[in-house]
Amino acid sequence: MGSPVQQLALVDCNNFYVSCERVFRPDLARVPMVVLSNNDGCVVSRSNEARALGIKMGQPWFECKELAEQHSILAFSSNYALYADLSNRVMSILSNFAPRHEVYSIDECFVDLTGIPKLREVSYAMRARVGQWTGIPVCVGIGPTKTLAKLANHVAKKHPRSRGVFNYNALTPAQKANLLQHIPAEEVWGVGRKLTKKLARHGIETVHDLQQAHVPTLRAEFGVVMEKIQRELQEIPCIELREIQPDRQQIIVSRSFGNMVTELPVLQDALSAFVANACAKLRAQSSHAAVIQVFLQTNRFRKDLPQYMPSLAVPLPYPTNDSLGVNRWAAALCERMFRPDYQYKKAGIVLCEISPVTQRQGDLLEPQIPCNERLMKALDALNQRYGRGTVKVSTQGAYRDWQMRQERKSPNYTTAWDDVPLV
DNA sequence: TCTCCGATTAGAC
DNA sequence: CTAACGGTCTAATCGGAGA
Repeated sequence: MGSPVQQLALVDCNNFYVSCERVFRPDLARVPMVVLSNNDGCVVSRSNEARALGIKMGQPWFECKELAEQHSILAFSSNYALYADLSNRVMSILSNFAPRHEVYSIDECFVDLTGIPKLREVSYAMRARVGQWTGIPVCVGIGPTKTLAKLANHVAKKHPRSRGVFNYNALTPAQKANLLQHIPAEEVWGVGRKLTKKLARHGIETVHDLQQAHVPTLRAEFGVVMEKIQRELQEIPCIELREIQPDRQQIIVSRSFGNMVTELPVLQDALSAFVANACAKLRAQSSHAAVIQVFLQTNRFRKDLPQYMPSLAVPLPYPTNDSLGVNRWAAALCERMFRPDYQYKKAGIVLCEISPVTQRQGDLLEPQIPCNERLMKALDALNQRYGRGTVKVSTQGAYRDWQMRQERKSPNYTTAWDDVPLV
C-alpha cells in the first residue's frame, strides 16, 4: 500500500534582497537595481530589469560598472539585518498555513499542504498575504517531492500566466512528460555547472532525459546523489522535510578586507571580531567547540603579487564557547603563520568538532574550567537587546584598516530607530 | 585488504 | 582612493596511512 501523494509547496521570494530594499523604497519598483555581496564585491541579487540588461548573477561589480552607468542601474551594499528581519516575518506568516514546514533558506520555505483542502485557494492566499503584510512578492510551486516542488516553483517564476503559482500534481501524465521535455536538466535542484556538462556528455539534456535515464548507468557514473535526484523526479520522495534544523557542525566566520592588510596586530584585531561572532553563534545553539582553525589569504586575483594562504588548526585544551579564551588561540595561531612582506586580503576562523554543552565530559585532571560564562551571557544579552556590535572585545583602533567596504548601504529601516527617516 | 580520516569536490543560496 | 572578484554550510567521494 503506497502512501498518498504529497502536496509539498515551495514558497520562494522573488529577487529577495532587491525586494527587501524595495519594501522601503517603493519609488524603485521598476528601476533596474542590484544588491552586492560583502565588500561590495559581486552581484548577489538582481531586479528583473537588471537581469534583462544582462547583469549576471555572481558577477563582480567592477565588471558591471560600465553597463550600470549606461543604464543607470542602482547598486546597494547588502544589509543583512534588514533581510533577516523581513525573512523572519515572511516565515512566520507562512508557518500559519500548515503545521509542517521547513525554513530552507533566508528566502525559501517548504510548506506541507498534504490533506489541506482548496489547494489552489490556499496557495494564492499565501502569496497574497505575504505580499500584503510584508511587501515581498513570492512564488509557489507544488509537487509530490521537494525536487519537483522546486521545479514547479521555477515554472511559476518563469511563466507570468501562472500568476505566481504552479501545481505539478495537477498535471496529467502527458502534460508532465511534455513539461519536463522542455526544461533543461540544469534547472534541477542539485544539478550545478559541472554536473550539467557531465550529463550532457551522456546525452542527458532535459529533465525528462534525467528522469528516464538508465538507472544502473546513472548510479555508476554519478553516484548516490544523482540517483536520489532521479527518484525524486520520478515522484518517489527521498529528501525528507526537516522541520527542526540540526545544530551546525562547523562555524566559519571570514571576511575579505576593505583594504590589503600587512600588519600582524590588524589581522589579530580582525580575527578577534570573527571569534566573537563565531562564539556567539556557538552559544546561541548551546554548543562548544573542541578545535579552532585560523586561515590567512593574500589576494588570489592579483597574479602580480606573491601568494600565501596558510591555515593552522589546534585542539582547544577543552571544549569551550568563551570568546576571550578562543581569541587567545586565534591570536597565537595568527602569529605563528604571519609573515611580513605579504599583503593579506582575507582571514577567517573555523570552529569544528562542535557538540552540545550538555555533553561536556568530566575531566578529572581539570575539574575547574576557567571560563567567562556569566560575562558571555551578559554580552550576548546586550548585543541582542541593542544590536550586534554594541559590546565587543577591545580593539586598538585597527578596526578601520580591515573593515569591509560598504559604500552603498541602505538604512536599517526595521532594526535601528536611528536609521528610520523622519518624513 | 579493510577502515578510518582529512582533503577535495560539488552544490545551494 | 584610481583598483576593484562573497560567505557559510552540508554531503559525498577520493586517496593515502595505518591496522
